[in-house]
Amino acid sequence: MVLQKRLDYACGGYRAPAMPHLPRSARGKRSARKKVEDNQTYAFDLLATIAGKLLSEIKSSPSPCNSTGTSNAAAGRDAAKQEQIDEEKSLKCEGFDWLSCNEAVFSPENALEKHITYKLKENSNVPKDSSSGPASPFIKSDLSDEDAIGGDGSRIEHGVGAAAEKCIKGSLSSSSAESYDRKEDGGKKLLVAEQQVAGNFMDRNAPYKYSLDDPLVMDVKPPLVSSDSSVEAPLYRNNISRNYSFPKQEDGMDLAADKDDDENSSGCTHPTPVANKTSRMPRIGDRRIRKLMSSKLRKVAPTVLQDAGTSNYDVEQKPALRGKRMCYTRQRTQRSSFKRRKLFDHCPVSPYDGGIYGEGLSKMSESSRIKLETDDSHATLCGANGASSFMTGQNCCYELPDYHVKLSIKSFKVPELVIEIPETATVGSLKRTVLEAVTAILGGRPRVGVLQEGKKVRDDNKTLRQAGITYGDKLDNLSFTMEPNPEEALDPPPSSEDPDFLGLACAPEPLARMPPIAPAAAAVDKRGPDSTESVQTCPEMDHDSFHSPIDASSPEKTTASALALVAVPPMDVEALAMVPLGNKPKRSETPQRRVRRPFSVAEVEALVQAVEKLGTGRWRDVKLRAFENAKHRTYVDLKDKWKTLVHTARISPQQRRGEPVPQELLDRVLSAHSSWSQKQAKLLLKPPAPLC
DNA sequence: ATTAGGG
DNA sequence: CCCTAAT
Repeated sequence: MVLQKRLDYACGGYRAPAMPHLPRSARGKRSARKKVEDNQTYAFDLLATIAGKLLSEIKSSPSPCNSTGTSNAAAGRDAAKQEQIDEEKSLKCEGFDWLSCNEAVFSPENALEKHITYKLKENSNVPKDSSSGPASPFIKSDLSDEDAIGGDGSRIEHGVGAAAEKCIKGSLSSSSAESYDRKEDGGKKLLVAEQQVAGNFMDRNAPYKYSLDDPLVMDVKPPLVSSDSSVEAPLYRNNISRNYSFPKQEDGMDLAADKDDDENSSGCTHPTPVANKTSRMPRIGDRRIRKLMSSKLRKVAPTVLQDAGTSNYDVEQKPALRGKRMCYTRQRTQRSSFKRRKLFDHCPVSPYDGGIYGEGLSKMSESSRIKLETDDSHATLCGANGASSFMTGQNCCYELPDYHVKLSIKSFKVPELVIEIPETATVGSLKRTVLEAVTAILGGRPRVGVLQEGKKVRDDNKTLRQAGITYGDKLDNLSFTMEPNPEEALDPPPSSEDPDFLGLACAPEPLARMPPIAPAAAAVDKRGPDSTESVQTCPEMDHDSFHSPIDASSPEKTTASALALVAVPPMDVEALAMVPLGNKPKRSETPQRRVRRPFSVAEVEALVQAVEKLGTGRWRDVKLRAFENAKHRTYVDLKDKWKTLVHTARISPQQRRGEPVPQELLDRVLSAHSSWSQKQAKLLLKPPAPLC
């Protein structure tokens, strides 16, 4: 093929003009087969899913598994590998966990942690104004990397504490790492090392953490692209303020090509359109599940965005793209996530009633920084290793007696969420924007952290009693945090980066950024032991204007909301589907979906021009011609886009969605389409003459 | 790697 | 956009 094409070019030095390509032999369609498969597999999938879910819940408690392979952490440069390893371990340990879990009391943290899934999504989509500009709202997050910096500051101290802690853990047993994700930054791990043990030193750490962050943050420069940095500092650093200088483009086509990728320039990221199609899960076939799974797998971590100038993030990075994709997917699946969350939340608690329901409650503390979090978890893991057996023992149910600690969480707060939205934006878009921002923060499955007097309690295996959270005890100082899961931190930044290609359409579109501080703090109000336990999640978290069926927001009904959370009937297939993912995360297996990057008008223009010249059926050439520099537009994409353009041109304007494409372009699309169709038809009838 | 189509 | 079959 290549040769052929080359020849074309060679001829006379000009490109073979519109030589229609003969259609290849008719290709069979195999849709039928798929459907059948779906049907067959459906039941199976469901079962598997359910089973997976059960396992996954348990699995979430990371602890035991890691006992062995601690060492690699340091070595593992690439997060991906690490993750896989971890996962594998987790799987292996599943059985174990399961057992231990049953016996162990479920601490509220665990339950929450496991069940809440969040996704990060970077772009907020808002319905953009068709006309343009700055209308689209965006979320700007400035998260500074508090953590990163903060970590350093606190590091030393923690180092000591960590060591001590490890010892303790080792001997006492217990610590379960909350996160199984191991990352390499040794230093950080240490520092963060958990304080959890209920140890006293923890105290010191906590304060530092928080205090340090702010100041430090400012100073510290986001390392940007390095993988490490991304891990460590999950904060989003999108630079919104990028220069939007676009190279001028000679013709539409060129335009399309240029900017894009290389420059990451761009600010032009277009906001991802909000997926309105929430309802889009009509069928639950295997495919659906697959998608879910994949989405589940995706981690979205807040990542550092590269500066426009600095890195070519966009250019060509497959991985990067994937990350973005992931984000997108999440978006789509998010809504269902909520349901899932609720569902899950519920399960752990009620089923294992032996466990605790709640505990006492109290205040909220600051959220820890993402980075720290990550590190901590890391450290924890390491420390935890070896002690696993113990842990189990400790956790035994009997430890928790009759006293139940009850607590109610009034709300979870999401710190530092900066949202900028045009005055002209609709309330609906505002809601969405907020939702998205929150979602982004919560991106994956957030972990719930328990803090006592500002100190994190890391050991999940400890009983409340052991941790000092006892009936009527000092619950006042107990607080919960919602933090991003470390796992997710590894992933590439959601979206902002992508420089979309032409700036034409996107000019001023703001990027959405997530606040650097991912973790949200939860405020708990204390109640007497008698008070009903209720967990209220903030409206933001729980429901966005769109989907959440349940009204968690109403303040007054604490109980009700709690019920609501639990009450969600386990019918959501997606929820089920997601579980398996957690269990067996075969991330490697299912690549994430690419981030959605709607074609801008400029791109469409370029495409139309190219197709007018080259005709349909020569997508590779079209790509080369008009989108050569747009790494994210493959010929398949172009072909697909053309397909949709043709469709769009045929439907009524009212039915069209997304950024409106000028009618003129659509007309050209139709004309080119019909024209080339005819040519092809003719060619079919009589073989084309030799090109040269 | 490309093209064509269905999903 | 993804996935696949057929090239």
